[in-house]
Amino acid sequence: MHLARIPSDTVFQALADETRLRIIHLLVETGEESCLCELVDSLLEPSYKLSRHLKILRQAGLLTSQKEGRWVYHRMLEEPSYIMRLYDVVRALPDADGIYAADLARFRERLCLRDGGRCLVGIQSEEFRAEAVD
Amino acid sequence: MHLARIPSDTVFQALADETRLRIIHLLVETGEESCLCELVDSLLEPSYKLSRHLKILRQAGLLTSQKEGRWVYHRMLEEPSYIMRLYDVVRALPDADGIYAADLARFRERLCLRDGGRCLVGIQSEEFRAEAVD
DNA sequence: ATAATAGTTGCGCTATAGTGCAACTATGCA
DNA sequence: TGCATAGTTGCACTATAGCGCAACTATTAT
Repeated sequence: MHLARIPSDTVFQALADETRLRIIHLLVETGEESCLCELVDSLLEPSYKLSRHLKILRQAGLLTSQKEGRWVYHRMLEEPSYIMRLYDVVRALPDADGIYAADLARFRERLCLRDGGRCLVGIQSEEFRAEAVD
Repeated sequence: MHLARIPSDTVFQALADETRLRIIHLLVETGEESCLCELVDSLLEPSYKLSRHLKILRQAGLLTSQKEGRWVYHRMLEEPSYIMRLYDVVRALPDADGIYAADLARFRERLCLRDGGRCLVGIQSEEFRAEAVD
């Protein structure tokens, strides 16, 4: 992995959004990796929205993404050290509205649908499924 | 001090700007407090610009300001804990361009002009002095 | 091949952030 | 009382960020 030259404020900019904080919080709190459809079912936000936010986080050096067939798995990094410290901050963030907790509960539930540790099912939440037959 | 209810992303938003990072870096690295004119001479940015950035940092709960006569002193906080961790992140930030180091050097120089630990002289940098007689 | 689906992205829209200028307030000193 | 100065802020301008929609790519299954 080559450490791109990223301006310091870019990293904070990447965390300066509630949706992106929810994503990072989920991955950092569980240490898990997650594909997009699992995130859609956990955060209850449309895939195009999360996809763009994931790109921003990736470009800021806050997570890494790996393609596996149709799925793309996103997970936290292990370097550099100040990114680890940032993860600590995110973990220590207050959760007055219980949003992080709710995301986490849905995520854990959603992980049960995995088979052999891999996601196999696509978006489950009714309102975010792509035009499925009712 | 009452801990206002500040959305998590506001804190990161406040650090998502290079000028504000320079301010925080200076205060956190030295543990010093600083008035506006000292910051102007250290960062070489106009006072109206820094004043506004300081307000944003204050409102985000990243520093506190205290008026003393004509001067207003700004300094880091000691709570809550995740703000301390954020200070740690800022301290650990890479300084590839040497901007933080240059700010710090000018700041330390500028501190020599204090008398009894207090600033008494106003803006020294030529280009940022308010319409002084040439 | 072709359909289904996991994920991405261009476009247009709106909201907000950062800036310089200039006017403003507030404090101390002659 | 009036001036100098530390600091703040309203205004207009520009740039950028986030959004929904819809079209797109890529991969798997039939």
